[in-house]
Amino acid sequence: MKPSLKDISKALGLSTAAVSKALNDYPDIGKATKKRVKSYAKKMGYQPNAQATFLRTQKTKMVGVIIPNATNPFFASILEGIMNQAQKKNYSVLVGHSKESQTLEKALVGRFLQQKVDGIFLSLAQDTSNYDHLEEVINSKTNLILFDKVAKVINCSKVFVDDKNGAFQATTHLISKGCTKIAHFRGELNPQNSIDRYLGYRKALANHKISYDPKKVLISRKGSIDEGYQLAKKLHQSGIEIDGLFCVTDMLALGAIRFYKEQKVEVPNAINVIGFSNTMVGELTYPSLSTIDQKAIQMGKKVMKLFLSEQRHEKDEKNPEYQSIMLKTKLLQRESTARSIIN
Amino acid sequence: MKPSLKDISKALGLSTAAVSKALNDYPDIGKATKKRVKSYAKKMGYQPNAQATFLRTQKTKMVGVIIPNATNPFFASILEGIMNQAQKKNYSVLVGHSKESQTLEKALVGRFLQQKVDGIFLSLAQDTSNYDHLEEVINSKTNLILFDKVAKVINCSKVFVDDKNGAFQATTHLISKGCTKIAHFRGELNPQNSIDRYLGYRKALANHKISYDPKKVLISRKGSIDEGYQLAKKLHQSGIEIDGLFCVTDMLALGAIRFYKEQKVEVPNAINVIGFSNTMVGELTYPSLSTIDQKAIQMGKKVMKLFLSEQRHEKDEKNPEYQSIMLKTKLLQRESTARSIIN
DNA sequence: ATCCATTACTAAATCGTTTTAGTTTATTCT
DNA sequence: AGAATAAACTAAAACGATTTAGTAATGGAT
Repeated sequence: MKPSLKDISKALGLSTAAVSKALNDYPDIGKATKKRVKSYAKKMGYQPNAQATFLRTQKTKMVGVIIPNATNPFFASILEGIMNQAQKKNYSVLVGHSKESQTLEKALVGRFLQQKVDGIFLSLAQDTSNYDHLEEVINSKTNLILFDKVAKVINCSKVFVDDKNGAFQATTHLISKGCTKIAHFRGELNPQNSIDRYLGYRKALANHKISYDPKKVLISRKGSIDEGYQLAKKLHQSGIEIDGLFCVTDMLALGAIRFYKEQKVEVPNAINVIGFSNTMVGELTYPSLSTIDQKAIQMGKKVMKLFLSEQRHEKDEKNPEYQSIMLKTKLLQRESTARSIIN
Repeated sequence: MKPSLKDISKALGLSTAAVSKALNDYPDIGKATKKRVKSYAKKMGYQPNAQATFLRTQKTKMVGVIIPNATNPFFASILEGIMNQAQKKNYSVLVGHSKESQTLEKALVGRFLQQKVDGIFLSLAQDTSNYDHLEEVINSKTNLILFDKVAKVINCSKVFVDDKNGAFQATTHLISKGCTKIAHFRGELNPQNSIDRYLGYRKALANHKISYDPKKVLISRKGSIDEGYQLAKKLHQSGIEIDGLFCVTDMLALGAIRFYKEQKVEVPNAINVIGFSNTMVGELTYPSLSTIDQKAIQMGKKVMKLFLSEQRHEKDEKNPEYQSIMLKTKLLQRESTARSIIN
């Protein structure tokens, strides 16, 4: 079995205090003793018991991440970004998925608080309409950072993407390809993201004096491929003509493209289609999918770095300042918007 | 701030022992007292401090999962399976990614042991050739379960897929479509999986009296889309004719298909292509990709269930029996092998 | 020789639980 | 009545670290 502090102290004829101090480089331990302790500890493979350490220091060196869905490549990438940084700084990462359910999200927050994580990073579930659990995190002095799906009313740090501008880029791109009859598959009202993307869409239309037609805007609830297919079908059958389509997620766009492929409606020749997220999948399809890159890995990295910097400044400031980091999106043109309609 | 046991005991005029016992339903506490304690604890939102609890019980109710790559949809799905079960049973899940590096894998194992997780679930990195860290896990009496990329020499429970039979299914499927010149993009020697898949490929050929041609077998190191593209190119340029291709991963298959699309070699009409894994991406491509389903979510579920059952039996048995669970694969036919070559 | 620093430690409390071994009080049995 | 038993608690140790306060030994200044 691995030795404890007590084992080492007994073996070396020292007090546990001396051993602990030696390992942590306290100034009141002699150089020779330090060397002796450290080398012995190393030889025996001593590792401080993290739980015991916590009880005194109140730092677990753990963070909890709650994402709506682990299999969504966008969140998987964020997770990767977070873990990259965490592993470098010797933090452990607890992960939970809310499955877009408020109940599960709250349960996870509760568990993480009980585990006494140093920080909670959370992307809200679709379902979440009540924020008591977030307030609880803040009250417990645990560092809370919201990412991607954030609630503006909560007083904590946030990292998210400039959804409105991203949607503006996407729509403007379609317009630059000659599209004038541009449909939009939008998300529900709840997460701020889909509202902002919708606003970006409208702003782009307005900027180019294209009149807004509510009949061309359909609402998606799940953002799945299947739903994209169904919405495209519905739009098609309603007889409304379009030459461009901006979808609030890549999955919707891929579903729509599948429908058009079946109907022999050529993408991009007849309809230019663009998604949002850059989910790594759009690159592989045919036609490959133009999209707005949300830079997921970078987002995860930012979240963790923000956390680390707040940990550092914690002691200095009594009244912490919360940061909101808005990441720039980037247009990725691929085949689904490759050809201009004009020529 | 949340109350501790001591706070409650003071408020109710009891000892901390009595409060602890009341909450844990010890028989030597009166019914009335239990009720009083429980309702007060609930009212105050008492949550036992997990770290303190650990110190006595030696159970953290945490498991550590180490995967080679978080963004790989296959591992993301396994993670989902694990988390589904874990959240139900009130376990927390620590996640780390080794990025296919032995060094990182070892570091993660070390951290998880230090955090005193109750179990470690690990899928080996490509890179890993030395198993000292696994022995260390076993020595520390931490429950170790290897999944997917397992090392047969290690004496612990394992969950993996019947790779050989899966490859056999895939190759036989190609043969049933009339293919006789079947290439194989295989993996490296290290992880057992690619060897087994290679053996399944050979077995299927042998079963149908198709002679094995080493020139038709290329080795991949990363299993990426890009590499699939390059390998297909190499094979094509070498002038070796084929009418079927079985790739050790979906990504390789997608890369190959991309190359053939560029060359106007029709898939499946000229070449039938099949992958391995069912990574959720193959469904979206054009042509959609036939593959062998590894049932990733189910695999994660099995891992967690296996762990839970071993936890239960822990006390009973002195010499634990290790289980090896081999999951059946399933052939998923999609468009990339849709048409028979014969007609 | 005495006093004061300085150095290098040790003792003991503490974090928040759980659990073993009592202890007190009431109840039952003979 | 007195002993034995049961019920309902409490006291205190323990888990494994960290940290505050204190102490012994040494050296230098006066």
